[in-house]
Amino acid sequence: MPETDIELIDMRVLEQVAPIIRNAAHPLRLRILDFLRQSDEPRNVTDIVEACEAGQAFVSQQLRILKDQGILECKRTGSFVYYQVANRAIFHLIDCIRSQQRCG
Amino acid sequence: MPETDIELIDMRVLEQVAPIIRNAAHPLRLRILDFLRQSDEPRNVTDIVEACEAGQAFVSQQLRILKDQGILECKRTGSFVYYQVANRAIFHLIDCIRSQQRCG
DNA sequence: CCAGTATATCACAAGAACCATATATCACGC
DNA sequence: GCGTGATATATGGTTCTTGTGATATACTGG
Repeated sequence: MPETDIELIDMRVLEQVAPIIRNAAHPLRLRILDFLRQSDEPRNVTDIVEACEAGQAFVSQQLRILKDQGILECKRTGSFVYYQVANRAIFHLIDCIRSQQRCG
Repeated sequence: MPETDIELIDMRVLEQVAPIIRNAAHPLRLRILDFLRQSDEPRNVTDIVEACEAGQAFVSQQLRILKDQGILECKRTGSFVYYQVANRAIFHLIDCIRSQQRCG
C-alpha cells in the first residue's frame, strides 16, 4: 500500500492556480485565447469581437477578466487596444484542446 | 496582415470542453485529482477525504461532480467505493500545474 | 469643440457554484 | 433485523457568474 510518501501539490498553489484555469475555461474566453494563439501577434478589440461573433461589451468584459488574471496583457496604440497572451502556460490548455478535440 | 486563414477550434468543442476544465479547476477537486494521479491506483472515499482534509459530504459531492463530467470513474467493492481518473487528459492539467507551481 | 469610431464600465436579473448541516442509503458482521 | 462504518443525497443561504442593454470614456480627424 503506497500511501505514505505521496507528496501533493501545495494547497496554496492550487488555490492560486484554480481561478486562473477556471477563468480561462469559458467558451468565449477559450475562443479569445485560441484566436490570439493562432494570430501570433497582438490583436485589437474589434478584431477579437469579429472573431468571436459576440457583442462588444461582452467581449470587453471577458478581456478584462483575462487581463485581471494575468492571462492577457494589452497596450494602447492610438484609439486601438491590442491584446496578447501574457501567461504562455495557457497555451498548454489550448493546445491540449486542439490536439484532442474530443476530451469529454 | 495574416487574418484570413486562421482556423479556430470549433465553438461546439469549446462549449463541450469548457465545463470539464472548469469543473476540474477547483482547489479541492484539483487536490483529489492530484491525489489520484500520485496514487496511481484507485482510492476509496475515506482515503480521499483524509488526503483532502475536508468534510466527507463535501468530498463526496466533489467526487460526484467529477464523475458526472466523466473525469472520474468508480467501482464498488463491498462497502468501499474506489475512484480513479477516467479521462487521462486531465493529467496534462495536473502535470502542468505541478511542473510550474507558479503559473500566475 | 464636434462627430465618429474604439473601448470600457455599469446595472441588473437569471442562474449556477460553494460549502455546511442534516439525513439517507448501502454493505457487513453479528 | 440491529448496529456500525462507508458513502451518497437533500436542503438552503450566501456568494459568484453570465450575458444584455445602456452609458461612459478615450482618441482621432476636421
